[in-house]
Amino acid sequence: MPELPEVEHVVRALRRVVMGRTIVAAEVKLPKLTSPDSPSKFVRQVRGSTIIGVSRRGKFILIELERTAASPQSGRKRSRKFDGVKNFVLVVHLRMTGKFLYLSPDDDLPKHAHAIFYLHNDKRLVFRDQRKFGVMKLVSISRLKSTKGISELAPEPFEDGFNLAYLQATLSRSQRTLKTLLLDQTKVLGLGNIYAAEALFRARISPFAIAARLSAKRSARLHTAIQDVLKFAVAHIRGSISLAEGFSYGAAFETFWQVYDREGEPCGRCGTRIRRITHGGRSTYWCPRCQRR
DNA sequence: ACCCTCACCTGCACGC
DNA sequence: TGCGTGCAGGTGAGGG
Repeated sequence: MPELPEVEHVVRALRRVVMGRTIVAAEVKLPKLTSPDSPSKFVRQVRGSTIIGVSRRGKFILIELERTAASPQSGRKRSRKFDGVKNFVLVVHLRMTGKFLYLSPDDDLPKHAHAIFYLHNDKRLVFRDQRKFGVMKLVSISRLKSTKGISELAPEPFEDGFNLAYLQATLSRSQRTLKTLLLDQTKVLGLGNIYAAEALFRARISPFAIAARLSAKRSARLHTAIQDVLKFAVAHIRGSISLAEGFSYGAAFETFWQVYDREGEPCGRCGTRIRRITHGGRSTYWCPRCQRR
């Protein structure tokens, strides 16, 4: 259930092994995965393409594909709809349980393998997703930035656009609570339920504080905390995950969660018991003493 | 524009 | 052992 650091990790891992590989065949076993495109249309479009880039926008994975001249239907004239659309991007969102696996020919296909990309080197890139929330779609490069879901995203947290002025302006326009706002990918990009909680704890601000009422000092603390939490997680994940397990993540870094999933445990800073409430079906964890409104 | 609830799914941990 | 309940790191739709 990845947030930005986990997605970043998957991107780096993918880049190491699939760059330059040609997709010789593909299978989609779950039609809704590629909706509204049918699996057959999706497969037709990726077959014969070569992976020339792997990157990320927020929590979306972007796999850049180049249509190579020698497509499987090379005997026939290339269909008109590909004219002028040479490169396109496979946009993937892992949602809660999506994972990529890189399998050898003798590896068994695991349960919940909804898409399989057969690569030129006999390996298979498998998309596995037990809860079936993940989505995949093909977008031409020229239309990527204007694609619904991508175009609305807030600036990348480590790029210039996400500066203190941006955050303060964004906060000042919202009457929502910080916890809710931090989960809104069109306002602040990359946090999920865990890192939102952790960032607020680091900044020593209540999750229930109203965004527009945050002082300049506190919003500066929040800005730093968001970047620090994400940076720390990216560094940590990199060191702790082995490729042998596929592109999984998350094994053991509950250890650095300071509030998430720690209901009833003493706060590491003041010893007060960490509290948890749920609203809208999502848990919020915080230290009632360190994080006052 | 916002808020809330539900929906999408499967699996796991828990209490009885 | 089984069964019911609640919960899971994400997002979108639909109603108010």
